Amino acid sequence: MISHDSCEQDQSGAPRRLWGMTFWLLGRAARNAQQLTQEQLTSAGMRRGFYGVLATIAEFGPAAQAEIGRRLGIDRSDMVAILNDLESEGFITREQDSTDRRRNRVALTRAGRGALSRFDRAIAEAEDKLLTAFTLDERAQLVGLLERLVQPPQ
Amino acid sequence: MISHDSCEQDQSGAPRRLWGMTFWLLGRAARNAQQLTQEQLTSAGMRRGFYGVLATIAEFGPAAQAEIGRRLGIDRSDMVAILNDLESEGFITREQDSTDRRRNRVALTRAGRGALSRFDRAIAEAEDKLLTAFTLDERAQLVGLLERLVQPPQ
DNA sequence: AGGCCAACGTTGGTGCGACCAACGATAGCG
DNA sequence: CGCTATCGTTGGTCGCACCAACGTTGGCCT
Repeated sequence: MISHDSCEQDQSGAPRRLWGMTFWLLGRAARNAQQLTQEQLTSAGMRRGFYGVLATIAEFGPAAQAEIGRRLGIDRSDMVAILNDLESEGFITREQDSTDRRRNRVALTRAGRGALSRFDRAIAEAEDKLLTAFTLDERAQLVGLLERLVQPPQ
Repeated sequence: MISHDSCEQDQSGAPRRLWGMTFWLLGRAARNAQQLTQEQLTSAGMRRGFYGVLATIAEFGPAAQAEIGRRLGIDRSDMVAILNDLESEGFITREQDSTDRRRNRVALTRAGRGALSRFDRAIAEAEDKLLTAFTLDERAQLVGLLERLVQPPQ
């Protein structure tokens, strides 16, 4: 149970004007979703942008910090902090790129791959909890609509 | 045009693993939507939680600060700051509730009503921009799904 | 009546995420 | 060679959500 005080996140009594407004609903949904998943994820040892970074390296191979950031829409300066954490957990390694000494070559470790699949399971679990009330069709609908919203057909 | 540097919000190159994950898509969608609307709204003189508060008072009439916060899922302490701003803009008035001296009776001013309808127009414009690629049916679908996500069982 | 608990508004502080400015180092190109 | 751009890094700002504590006030119970 959350509901210490303060917010209570009832929000069923919000003005009708707000229900039906996409930007409002998106904000609320994102807040609730993150709140719901965070509990699951932090208990799995996952922080900040861990998952996105690990998934990016896993899919595209070792890359420079700036490139990872560009793929994820994360600022270079914020990437530094994330990678510091990931490195101190032993999930990634940073070494100077031999072909361009400005770049760091960020690579996954074995522990990093293990963490990624642990996070995969934790996220799947959290999403299931978030979407209990939805049929598979509806989940696909939601994902499809959100994908188009995030990535407008160029 | 934003794209000063840093983020660039391309994110078309994000790993496939992330596309299809609700919590990730929700976060991105909310970020993009807010970013898109904020530009419109700040130019209309709207800040922070202005719209939600004004809309709440407009629909339910004058109310205590804590009640507005409860309806919107906003902490009491944050409400204070929002109402300070709204008051200094002349959009609301605070007076002590005569029946319960703990409460403040927060009421809309004429200027507040005017601001609310200005914000209404600005938001409608922003949402149209956000949802250009969507048919009316799809917009309704999206809103319906998000509503159920925000407002789970009963 | 008195005593206890809950709610109110307010202050102050925390943490997180996004963003921006600047630096030294390095690469590419004219 | 200079000029410009990119890289990683540091440090700082802003907004939002959250929490703890306080003094005030109301409601309730015995």
